[in-house]
Amino acid sequence: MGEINIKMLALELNLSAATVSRALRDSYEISSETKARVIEMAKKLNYEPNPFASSLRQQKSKTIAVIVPAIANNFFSLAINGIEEVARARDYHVLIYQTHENSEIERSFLMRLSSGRVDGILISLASEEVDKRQLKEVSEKLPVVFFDRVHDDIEGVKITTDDYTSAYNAVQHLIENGCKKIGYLMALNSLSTGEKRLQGYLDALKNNGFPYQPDLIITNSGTVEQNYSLVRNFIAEQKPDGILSSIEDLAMPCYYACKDLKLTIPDDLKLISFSNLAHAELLNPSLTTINQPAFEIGVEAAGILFKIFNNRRYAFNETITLKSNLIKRESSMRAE
Amino acid sequence: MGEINIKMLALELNLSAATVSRALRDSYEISSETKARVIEMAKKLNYEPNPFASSLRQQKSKTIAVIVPAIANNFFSLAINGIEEVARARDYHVLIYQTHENSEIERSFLMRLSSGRVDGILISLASEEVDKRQLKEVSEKLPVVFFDRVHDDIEGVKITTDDYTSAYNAVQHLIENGCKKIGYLMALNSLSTGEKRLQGYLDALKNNGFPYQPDLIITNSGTVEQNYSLVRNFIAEQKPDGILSSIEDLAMPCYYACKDLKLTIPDDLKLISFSNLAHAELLNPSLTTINQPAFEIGVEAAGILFKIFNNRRYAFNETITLKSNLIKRESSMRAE
DNA sequence: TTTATTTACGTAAACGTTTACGGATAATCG
DNA sequence: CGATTATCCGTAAACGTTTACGTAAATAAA
Repeated sequence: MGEINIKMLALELNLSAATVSRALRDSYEISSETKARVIEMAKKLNYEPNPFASSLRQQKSKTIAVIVPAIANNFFSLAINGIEEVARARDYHVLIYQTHENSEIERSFLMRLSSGRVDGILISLASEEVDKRQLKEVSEKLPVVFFDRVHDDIEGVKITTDDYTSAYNAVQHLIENGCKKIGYLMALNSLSTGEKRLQGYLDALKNNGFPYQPDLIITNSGTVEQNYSLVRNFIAEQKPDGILSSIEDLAMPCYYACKDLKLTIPDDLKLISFSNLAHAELLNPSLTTINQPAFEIGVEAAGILFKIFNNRRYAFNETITLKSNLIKRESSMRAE
Repeated sequence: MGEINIKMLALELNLSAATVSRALRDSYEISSETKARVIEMAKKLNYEPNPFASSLRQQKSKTIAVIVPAIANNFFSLAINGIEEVARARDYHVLIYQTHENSEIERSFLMRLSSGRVDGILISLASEEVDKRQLKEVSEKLPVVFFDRVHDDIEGVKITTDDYTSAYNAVQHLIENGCKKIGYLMALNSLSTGEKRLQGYLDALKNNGFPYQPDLIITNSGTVEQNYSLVRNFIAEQKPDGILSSIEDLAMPCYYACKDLKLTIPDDLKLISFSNLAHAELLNPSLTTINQPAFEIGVEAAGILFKIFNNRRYAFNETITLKSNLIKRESSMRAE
């Protein structure tokens, strides 16, 4: 197609391509009259600069990548929302990749991105064992910011929430509401994020004089169906009177399982979950959640990335921790 | 940085850049021994081709854009999920943009994308009046596929659901369950999608001998708070005994409003909503939904786009309609 | 054996920008 | 008035690929 480019503009204006380019980039070397002429003509001819030529020459893309385990997830979609807003404000483009918790897919994305297609990467790690070498290699080439799903062993800037404290407080809350046998639905166990949540659970129990019972901890396993039977069996066999779930996808099955087992929440079983469900309030019963500031995490992560772009400092280790919110609702309430 | 490129590979292998390029693209002009040598060296040196140089030369980007009103939305995040999976299978990249239902933002995205940054666009229109001229201009330059939020006046390939029938059947269901005064919570009214849902509602009423009562139809208005008071006032004043909501964001307020007004769903008010809530089952009461095949819509839309890429036919008008599912739950059930 | 064809590669141009370098003119200064 | 400086613009190279065109050698056809 007869796409209009700088040379045509130059021809039309009796100027050199260099001058046109400089005028469009508002260079000080160009007189204001010429700038006006160029801009007018560019608008008239509907000129749109070729981003590839520009990226090739300048070695930057005005694009960032976001790698997440899944998009269709309340937490991640909110985080992406935040990221996109920040990016848009700076006229950056946002590429999206989902790993489906698979580190092999994750690795391949990272490899593909190391070509310079993006100026930086925002990543929330897959729960499978991560390829640290690959990650290190990429982060030497371009700035990488981790959010939520992080790994302490990997150097870099990280945006997280106070996972340990949140889990601790949630368990404390369950205990205060009378729970004697508190189960933990574990996930993300290969990540620091998961470790901290677990540790918060363990420490809260310990500090309240509860014994350590490994049987009260189960780990998620893939599919929705597997998770359901896992949770159902756990509740049926262990008969916990309180549960802290480290992810939403393990808490929802509790509702279904309790229905099936004719148990009522919170009377028979009190439930708290890390969750960004928009309408936890409307569940039956309403769900007590540890609500992560997902949108803000996205905003913060993207903000940091842009700061790095400006400062060119990207070989450092820093963790920014935002606070989650324990929102107490019916599912964890003591019977009156 | 000393990024490795084709010239370096060529130097290292005592070949020309052309040969290396051709070898990497598996050209028939290159002997298999040479190909092997090149591939080995490329792997050894961790060569990653520069996507901008390639895009510049080939005039294509291996990237598609997805424009949606919002990402943090059950329907759209599922659709994007489907799109991303299809794109990944073909080694394509996915750019994400959200319009926040603002047609000015939408317009500016379309403009930015007409530079050739992407090979095609998947778009779900903002509910504000769309800029048809801009859209037409873009779709003359590159293939555009519309999904869900479409406009019949705009030519192009469209993936939608059976909005009319779905709305019609939902109202029919409400009537069968005893509703006498059925309200409609309208949205997307500037789009065909919205018109069809409305028409389904209207026709179902008419065919059942119900009078046309404009007071029973209200239109959404921006913020969550505004929507809440709108819905609350509507229920308080009109006292409908049934409601069909054209979007999830207008149905949730019904729950809160009924709580506040001491009305019970479904006894005082039966409710059905277009919705892709993952756990409508767990609401109190569980919500009867018109569930759109969001993931499949994404897959279908992306699939069509790739077909267009291959056939180069992209000046036609075609609509593909997938079926939604009316999932009957407590919120619309007749009292026993 | 001569000619035609195939095979395997190299040369150089092209994609559309940006920018280092240079230069002409006009304004300023000593 | 000559020298310096500021202003404004052009020339050409560069970014890293891909590909049209050309060609030498090897093979096949005549």
